[in-house]
Amino acid sequence: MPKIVDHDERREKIVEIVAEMLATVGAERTTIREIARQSGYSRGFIEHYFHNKEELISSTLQWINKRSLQSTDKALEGKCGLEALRIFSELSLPLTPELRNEWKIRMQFWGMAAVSDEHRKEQSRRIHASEKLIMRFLQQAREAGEVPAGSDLELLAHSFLHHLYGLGCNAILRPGYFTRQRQLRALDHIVTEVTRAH
Amino acid sequence: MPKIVDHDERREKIVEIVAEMLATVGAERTTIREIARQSGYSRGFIEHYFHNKEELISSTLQWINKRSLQSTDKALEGKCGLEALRIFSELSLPLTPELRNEWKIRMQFWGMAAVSDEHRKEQSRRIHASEKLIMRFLQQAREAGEVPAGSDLELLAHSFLHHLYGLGCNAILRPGYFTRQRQLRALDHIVTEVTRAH
Amino acid sequence: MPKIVDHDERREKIVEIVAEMLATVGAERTTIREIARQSGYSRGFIEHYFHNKEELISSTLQWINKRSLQSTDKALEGKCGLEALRIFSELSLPLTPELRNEWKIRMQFWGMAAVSDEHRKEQSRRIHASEKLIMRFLQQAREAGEVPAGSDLELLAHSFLHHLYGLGCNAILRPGYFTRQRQLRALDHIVTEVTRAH
Amino acid sequence: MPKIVDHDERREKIVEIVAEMLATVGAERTTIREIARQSGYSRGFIEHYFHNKEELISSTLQWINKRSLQSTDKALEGKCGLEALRIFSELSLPLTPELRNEWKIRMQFWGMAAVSDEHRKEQSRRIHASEKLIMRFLQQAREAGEVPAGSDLELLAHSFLHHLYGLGCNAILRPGYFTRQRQLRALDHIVTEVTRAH
DNA sequence: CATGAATGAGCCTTCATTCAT
DNA sequence: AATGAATGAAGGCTCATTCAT
Repeated sequence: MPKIVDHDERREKIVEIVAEMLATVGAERTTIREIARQSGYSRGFIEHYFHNKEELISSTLQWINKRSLQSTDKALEGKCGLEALRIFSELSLPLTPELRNEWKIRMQFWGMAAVSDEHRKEQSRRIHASEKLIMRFLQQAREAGEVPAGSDLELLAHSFLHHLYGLGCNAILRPGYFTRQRQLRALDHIVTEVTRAH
Repeated sequence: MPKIVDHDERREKIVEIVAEMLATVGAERTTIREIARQSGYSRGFIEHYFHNKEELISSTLQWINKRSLQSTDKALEGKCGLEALRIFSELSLPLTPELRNEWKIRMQFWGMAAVSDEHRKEQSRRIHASEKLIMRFLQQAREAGEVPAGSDLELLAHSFLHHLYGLGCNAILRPGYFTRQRQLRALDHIVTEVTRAH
Repeated sequence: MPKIVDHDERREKIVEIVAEMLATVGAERTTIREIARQSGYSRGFIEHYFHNKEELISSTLQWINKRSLQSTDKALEGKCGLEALRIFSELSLPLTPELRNEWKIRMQFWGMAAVSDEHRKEQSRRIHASEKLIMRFLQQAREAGEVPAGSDLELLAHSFLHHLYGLGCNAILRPGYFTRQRQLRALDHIVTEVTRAH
Repeated sequence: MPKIVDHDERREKIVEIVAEMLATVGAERTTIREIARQSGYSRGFIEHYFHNKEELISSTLQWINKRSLQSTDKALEGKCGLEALRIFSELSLPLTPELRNEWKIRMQFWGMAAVSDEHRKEQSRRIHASEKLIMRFLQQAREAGEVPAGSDLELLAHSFLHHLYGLGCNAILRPGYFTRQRQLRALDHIVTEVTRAH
């Protein structure tokens, strides 16, 4: 019998390396050859677990999304309302090196999404999910009186979402300026605004 | 006697085609061969006016920035305060096909900027300029009483900027949802918030 | 105690699948991977019974030759002269789907034989055997008075052989034209000519 | 202005080398890399004149066919009847090294034709053309009294064609036996038979 | 000025083959 | 005996770039 290998585990290992490369050298230079070189695996090894490059790349995006979702889910356990919104936001911004890498990767996929419908839909789905989540937290917050009663939650959710994304972009593009602290302060502002909605 | 050629004009013609391609097929497929094919110029011709591909690509970004700046300047002539802010915002969002293309191109450069310091700085500069502009309009607005007196303008400017960028991203990634109308409504909301700052 | 395995039987099973693939998708696309996929065996399994690909391919040719020889032998049992010649001919032409496949495979080996001495010799041997057989039948036929007495049998045999091969080639390359019926009619002609030799 | 190059001439030069390789090392080993190595050209050079390998290979076949057609046409000029048939036949058999190479290449294409409709049609066309030619010569021969009056020309043409092809195959597969002389003698026999048709 | 001929690096992919289990 | 993990050679192809004309 051959060596028993946990395929999923192997795939994940490779995908982790790909993610690292996407975040550091970029998609253009993330070639299978280079992945092999960096990982110490052979080219054939990688293609043993992924049929082709596209599958490898899209698996990486999925892995990032899944991982991000899990950590968010875990952190949000038992939370609701404004507190949940705050936690969610902190995990949605590039506040830590790991989250920064996630953002860097996502921004590259945005570049693809801008010209590829396939990628665009994938991104669209994810943002939509975030929006839904924000909406739910706002609802809870309104019920808890943390947000003014008559507020237009959809408008509020959109506003919040845009704010978050805009801040994230800026934090990646101007890392010297939007330090962790400034990001947190900006986040304070955003959350506060929610509580002052009309 | 050599033919008299307007270098800049030629460069601009090429760059326009590159911009179109970046916005439609993406950076990866924007090859010199393809540019030559689409433009009817020869490969050598293109490389005669641009030392290499990188120069060609970055020239395209600069051209877009310059063009965008000019149209903004023109539209803002004689305007100030909230009105100027509104005009500037409308020219900063992907509200028209042309502006959509601009955004698509920029988002691809963001992907590069995420992993390349060179590109990051370029983007950073531009955003910084936008921020400065917003700040100036807010100042004028405050002086004109359009914005509450004691407002923290820097905070406000950041908030506005992030909002704008986040909305723009969403408009590109979810074009079916963030139609021109929804973008305008969201913009209304953003501007309104500025007038209600504390 | 190791499992008792009939090597030859296994080899034959594999070879049958290879033959099918050679006849349908061609040698180029008959890869070990694909053989494994089609047969349900593992890649390693196949290479366990055949040292390498070349051996596998040439074994397939040998198998086909052997099988063809057996069915010919059986059909010819007790026959001789013109009758035997006719039977042999019918089994030598691509008159049935199975025989068509055999021809398709052989024609691919001809392509190899044209540039490889090894393969050429293999083919040469087989043709030579056919020629000998034809010659024997003609001899019997002459003795039986089916063929004119003074005929040059060698010349006749060659002529017959060439005719047969040429007809077979045409039947494969122009299947729409050289249907089973037209082949049979052509065969009639060839046999008749033998009886009219000078 | 760049160097002016006669594309067709260049293509022909390359194709000649490809033909040589097809005839000597076979289709499988006729890779673009190897062609480049043997010809001294660079890989890019070859792909500058041929979009892809398939075009290169099929161009080679077409070139061979064209060349063969031209030399046949020239040799047949002013000839008709049995004389033309004889000339045509001699140019259709692998009697010279050059014609041997042609046959070797064709037999490899037959291998492909056996499993590829595209290739099959190409071959089919060519054989059909040969058949038509043979038919015409036979007609002329009959009118000239070289062939018995009531002969079934179609049957005769097929018979002749098959004979020719079968002889050619054998000459390639058993070069030691079917020398030039034996081929010519066999051809004598074939032509003679035509004159004795019933 | 302008062309396009020519190069070679590098990419993704397929494949036969070896080998530990 | 049998599996499939792993390797690396080789293939077709695209591309940016150089350079003679």
